[in-house]
Amino acid sequence: MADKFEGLSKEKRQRIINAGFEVFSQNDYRRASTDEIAARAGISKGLLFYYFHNKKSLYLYLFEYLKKMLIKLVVDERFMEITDFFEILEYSTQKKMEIWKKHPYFLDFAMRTYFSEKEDVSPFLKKTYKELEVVLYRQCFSHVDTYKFREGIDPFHVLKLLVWMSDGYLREVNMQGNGWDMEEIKKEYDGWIRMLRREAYKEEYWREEDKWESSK
Amino acid sequence: MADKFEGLSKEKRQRIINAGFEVFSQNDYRRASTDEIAARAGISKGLLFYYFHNKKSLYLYLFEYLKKMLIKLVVDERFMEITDFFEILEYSTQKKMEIWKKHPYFLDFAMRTYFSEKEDVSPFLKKTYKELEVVLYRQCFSHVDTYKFREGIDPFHVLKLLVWMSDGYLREVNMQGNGWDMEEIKKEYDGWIRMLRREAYKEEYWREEDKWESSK
DNA sequence: TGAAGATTGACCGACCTGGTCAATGGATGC
DNA sequence: GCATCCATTGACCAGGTCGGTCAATCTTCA
Repeated sequence: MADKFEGLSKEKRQRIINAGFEVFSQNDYRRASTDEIAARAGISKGLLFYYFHNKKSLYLYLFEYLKKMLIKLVVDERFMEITDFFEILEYSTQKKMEIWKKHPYFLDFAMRTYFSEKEDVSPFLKKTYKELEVVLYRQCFSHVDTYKFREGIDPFHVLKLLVWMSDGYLREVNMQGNGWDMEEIKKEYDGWIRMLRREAYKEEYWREEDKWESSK
Repeated sequence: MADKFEGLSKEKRQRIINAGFEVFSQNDYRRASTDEIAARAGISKGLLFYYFHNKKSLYLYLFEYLKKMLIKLVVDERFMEITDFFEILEYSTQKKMEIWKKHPYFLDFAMRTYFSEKEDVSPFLKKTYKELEVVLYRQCFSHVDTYKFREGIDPFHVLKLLVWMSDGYLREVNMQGNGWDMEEIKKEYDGWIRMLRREAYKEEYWREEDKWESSK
C-alpha cells in the first residue's frame, strides 16, 4: 500500500508520522486537515498524497502503527515475567512514559480513536479495540501474585487507584515540558506508590526500605 | 447584549446553553460550528444569531456563564468556613461532581478555554484566568489547619496526589454514564482518601472510624 | 545529458462557514 | 376580519477550507 512511504529515510518518515498523530490527536477525523499535517511535517500536500493515496489510508496506517508500537513497547518479554502486582504497574507506567516522551501524541490519538463515533472510520476502530483490550488486560494480570494482598483488599480496586494516579502523574509530567523538577515529581509519585503497597500488601511482602521508613 | 435571550423560558435557554457548551467543548473555537450548535439546541441558525449577534459574543456569553457558575457553586459560604484540609478537598470534589452531572460539558469547555491559543478569543481568556486562579487557589487554602500534618509531610504534595486521584475518579464516574455502581466507586474513593488521611495527619487528627479500622 | 523518480504548490469542485433576510406563523388587541 | 408585533424559519450569500489532482520543476545518478 504505502510502499513508497516505507522507502523513506527514518527521520522523514518519523516527521510525517508525528505530524499525523499530532493533528489527528487534536481534531476529530473529519476536521483534521491534510493541509495541516503536510505543513507540520514540512512537506507539500502533494507529496503526502503521493505516499498515501487518500486521507483514510493515512489514518489507518497511523492506527496500525500505534497498535504495533503499543504491543511491542509495553508487552515485551520482561513484562510477561513480572509476577508482582506493583512491579507490573511500575514497569508499565515507566514504559508508558517512555512512549509519551517519544511520541507525545500517541495517547491522545488513541483516546480519540477509542471514542470516535459516526466517522468514516469508526466501525473499523471499534472492532479492533475489542480485540486489543483482551490482550492487554486479561492476559497481563492473569499471573499476578494475589497471595501477597491482605485479606479484604481487592487487587482490582488497587489497580483502579493506580490507574487514576498514574494518569494524573503522567499529565503533570507532560505539562512541565521537559521539566526542571521532573525528578521531584517522580520521587513524589514513587513515595505514594510505596504507601499504597504498605496499605495493600501483607507486611512480609513490603520492601525493605518501606519497613524501615514506616517504623521510624 | 443578549437581552432577547434572557427573556426566554428557562428550559429553552438551558437547551441552547448546553448545546453551546457541548460543541465548544468538543472542538476548538474556529472549528466549532454555529450550524451544529443550532441543530443540537433544536432551533434554526437564524434564531441563534437573533439572540447572539455573532459567534464571538455567544462564546463569551458562555464563558461568563461558566465563570459565574463555578464561583457560585464551588466557593460558597460553607466552603470558606472549612479549615480542615481533607474536608475542603472532599467538599470541592463533591461540588465538582454535582456540576459535572448538571453540566456535563463544563469542565471540558473550561479546559479548552484555558489552553486555547491563537484564537480570535484567546487573549481575553488568558487574562481572565490569571485573575480567577488567585481567587480559587490562594485564598481557599490560606486558612488550612497545617498543624494537623505530620512532620515531614508537605501539604502541597498531598494536594497534588488528591488532584490526580480526583481527576481519575471523576473521569471514571463520568464514563459509567448514569452509573449502576456509582455508589461503589464513591465508596472506593472515600476509602483511599481515608488511607491518605491516616498517612498524612498526626494520629490524634484521624477520624474515629479510621482509628478503629486501622487497628483491626 | 537525459531519464526516472521525488517534490512542489497552484488549482479544482464540493462542501462548510458565519452571517443575512425576506417570508411565515402565531399571538394580541381592536 | 384585520393590523401589529415579534419569534422563528431556512434558503441564500460570499468567503473560506476541504480532499485530491497534476503539470511543472528539482534531484539524482548513470
